Amino acid sequence: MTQTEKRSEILRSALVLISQKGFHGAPMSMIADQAQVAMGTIYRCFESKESLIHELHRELESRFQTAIMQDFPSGEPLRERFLHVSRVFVRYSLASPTDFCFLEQFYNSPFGVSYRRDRILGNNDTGVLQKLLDEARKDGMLKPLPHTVLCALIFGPLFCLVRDHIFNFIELDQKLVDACLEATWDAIRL
Amino acid sequence: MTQTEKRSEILRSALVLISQKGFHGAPMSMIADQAQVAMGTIYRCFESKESLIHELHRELESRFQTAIMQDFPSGEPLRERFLHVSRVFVRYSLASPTDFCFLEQFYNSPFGVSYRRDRILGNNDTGVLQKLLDEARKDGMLKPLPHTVLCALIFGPLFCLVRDHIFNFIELDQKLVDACLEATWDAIRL
Amino acid sequence: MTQTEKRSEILRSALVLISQKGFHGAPMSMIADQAQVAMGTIYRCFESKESLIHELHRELESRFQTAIMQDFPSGEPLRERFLHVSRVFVRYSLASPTDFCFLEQFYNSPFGVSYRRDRILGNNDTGVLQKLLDEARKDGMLKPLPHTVLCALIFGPLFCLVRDHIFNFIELDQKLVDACLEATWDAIRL
Amino acid sequence: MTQTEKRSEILRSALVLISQKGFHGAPMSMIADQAQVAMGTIYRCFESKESLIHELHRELESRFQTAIMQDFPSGEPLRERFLHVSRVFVRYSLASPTDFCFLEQFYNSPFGVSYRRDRILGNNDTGVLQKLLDEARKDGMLKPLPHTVLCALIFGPLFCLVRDHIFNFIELDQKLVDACLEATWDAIRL
DNA sequence: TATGAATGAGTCTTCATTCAT
DNA sequence: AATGAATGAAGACTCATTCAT
Repeated sequence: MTQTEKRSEILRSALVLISQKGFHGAPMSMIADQAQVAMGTIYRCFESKESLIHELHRELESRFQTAIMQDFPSGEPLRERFLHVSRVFVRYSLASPTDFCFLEQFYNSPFGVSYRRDRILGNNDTGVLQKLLDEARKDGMLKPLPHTVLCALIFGPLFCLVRDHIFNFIELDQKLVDACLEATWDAIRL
Repeated sequence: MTQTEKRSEILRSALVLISQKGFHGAPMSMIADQAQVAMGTIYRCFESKESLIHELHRELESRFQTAIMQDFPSGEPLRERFLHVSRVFVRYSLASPTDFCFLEQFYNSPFGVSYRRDRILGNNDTGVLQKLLDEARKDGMLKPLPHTVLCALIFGPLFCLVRDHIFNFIELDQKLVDACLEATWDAIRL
Repeated sequence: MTQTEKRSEILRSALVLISQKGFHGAPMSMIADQAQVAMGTIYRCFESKESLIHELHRELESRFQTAIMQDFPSGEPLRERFLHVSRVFVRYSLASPTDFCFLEQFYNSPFGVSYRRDRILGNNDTGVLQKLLDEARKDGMLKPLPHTVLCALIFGPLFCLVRDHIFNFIELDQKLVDACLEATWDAIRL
Repeated sequence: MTQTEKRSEILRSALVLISQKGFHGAPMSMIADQAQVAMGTIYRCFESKESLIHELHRELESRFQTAIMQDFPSGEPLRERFLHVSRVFVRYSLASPTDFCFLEQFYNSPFGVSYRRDRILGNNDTGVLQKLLDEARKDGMLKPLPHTVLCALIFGPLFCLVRDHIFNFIELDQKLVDACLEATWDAIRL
C-alpha cells in the first residue's frame, strides 16, 4: 500500500467510524485497526485527531463542491439553478450517507461552530450559493431576508429529511424529494 | 434539601453544564459539584449518566409541551394554531437557550437517534402537532406530504435559525422571526 | 489508610523510584504500584507528575532546612557556624541517600534550573547560609567572591563526595568528612 | 558524504540536541533530521541510542584529554601543572558549552554512574591527573586525601561555576576564574 | 548500502462508577 | 441516606527500533 493509499484508508476508516459512532466513540486505535495500520502510522499523516477530523471535513466539502459544479446549469433560469444545488445536495447525501452523517457530526460540534463562525463572520461570499442568492435577491425573486436565513430555510429541512431517510424514518423517493425541493422554494420565493 | 430538591438541582446542573460543554465536557463530578451534592448522590437518583441524560430530555420535552398548550388558541383558524406552535417553539428556545442547546446536543447524538426511532416507528400520533397536521391535511390546506416531512419543513429551518441566533451569527428580532414563520408556512401550505 | 497517609506514601514511593531511576524511569503507574494505590488516586493528591515532583522537592528542602536549624550554634564563632551547615548537609545526605539522589536529579533537570533561576535572580537572600556569607565577608574572613561562587566552592565538592560515597566509590568516615570540610573552608577563607 | 563523515555528523547532531534538550528531549528522528541522514543510517553506525550516547561521551573525553595535553607545561613546578589542568578544563568548558552540557547530562544519568563505576573501581590510574596527584602527594604538597576526594575538591566547584555561568547565574571573567582556581588549590594544598 | 515508513509498547491523564464509612 | 475517596479501564500521543524497497 502506498503512502497515499494508506492516508486515504485512514481517512475512510475515520469517516466510517465517526459517522457511525461520533467523535468520542471512535478512538484512534479503532480507526487504526479499521484502516489496517498501526496507531503510530496515523500520526505520520495527521498532526492529531483534531487535524484528522478537520482534514476529513475539508475533503468532504470539496467533494461536495465538485458534485455541485458538475452539470451546473449555468444558462438556465435562476429557479432551475437553485433547485440544482438543492437537488445535488440531497442526491449526494442519499448516495453517500456516511459522508452526510460525518458532516452532521462535524457541524454539531465545537469544530463546526468555529468553522461556521470563521466562514460567516469572514463574509466569505465566494460560494456558488452565495452568488446565486445575491443575484436572485437583486432580481426581486426572493424574500428580502439575510443569506443566513435563506440558507436555513433551504437546508434546514433538507438536513432533517436526509437524516430521517438514512435512519429509515421515511423513504425518500424521487417524487417526494421533488415535492420537498418545491416546498423549500416556496419558502424563500416571493 | 429534600430528595426531590436534590434531584432537581442535579438535573439543573447537568442541563447547564451539558448545554455549555457537551456530554463529554461535563463529567459527573462537575455536575455533582455544581449541584452541591456528592457524586454518590447522583447515583441514588439516576442509574447512570446515560439515564440522567434521558431523564433530562424527558423533562425538557414535557416543559416544552406545557409551554405549547398554554394559551393554545383552540378556537382560532388552523393557520393561527400552526403559527402558534412555531412561535412558541422559537420564543421558548430564545428565552431558554440552555434548554435549546441541550436538546440540540441530545438530538445529534446516539441518544437522540434511538429516541426518535422509538417515537416515530411507534406511530405515536398523540401530540398536538400530530393532530393539527392530520386535521389540516384533511381540510386540504397543506401539501399532501407525510407528517415527518411537514415537520422537517417547519422545524428544520427554525432549529437552524435559533442556533445561529444563539451563536451570534444572526440577530433574530420580532420582525425577522415573523417573516421566518410565514416562510415556513409558505413551505407547507397548498 | 488516611488521605494524609496515602499522600505521604505516594510521595515516598515517588522519592524512592525517582532517586533510583530518574524522572523518566519512574512512570506514574510504577509509583502507584509501589504506593499500593490506584493510578487515579495520585491525581487526587497532585495535579500532574510535574507538580508531584515539585511538591517532593519542596518537602525535601524543608526537611533539610529543619535539620540545619536544629542545634544551630548561634553563639559560636563564624567558622563553627559555617562548618555546622556543611556538616549537617553531609550528615543528612549520608543518612538519607535517597533524598540526596532525588535532589541531584532535580537540580540537574529543567525543573532545577528554573528553580535556581527564580531563586538566584530573585535575590532571595533569606537563607541562613546567605546571612552567614554576608556577615563573614563583612568581617573580612572570606575571599571577596560572589555568593554564588562561594557556594560552588563549598557545595560543589560536597555533592561530589556524597555521591561517590553513595555509589561506593569511596567510604566517607567521620575523619574523612572532617578533613573535607576543613578543605572547603580553606578554599573560601582568606 | 562518506561513511565516516556521516558518523561524525550524527555524533555532532546528537551532541547539540542532547546538550540542549536532554536525552529524552532528543529523539532519534530529530538527530537524524539534524544530521541530514536517514534514521536507519544511525543504526548502521551505532547499535542503539544508548551506544550512540556512550560513543559520544568517549569522543568528548578524548577531545578533552587532547586539550589538556596540548601546551602541557611538563617542565614547570607541580603547582603550575595543576593549575594548567584546571584552567584548561574551565577554558574548554566555556569555549564549548555544548560539550560541557552534554557531559553534565551524561554524568548525572545512569550512564554516567556506571561509567564512573567501571573507571574508578578499575583503578584506572592512567590519566595525567592521576599521575600528577600521585607525584604531588609524594612530595608532601597536598593534603593526604584519596584521589577521588582531591578530584571532588577541584572539579566539584568548577563544574558548578561553569554551569552557573552558562545559565547566566554568574559572569565568569578571567579574573574571577583565576580566583576560583586559586581557591581550589587552597582547598587541596598543604 | 541507505532510506524512512511502519510498528506498537509505553506514557500521562481522565472519568464513570463503586463502596466503605 | 449521603458522602467522596478510590478505582482502573480507556484514550491520545511518542519514539526507539525494524525492515521492505
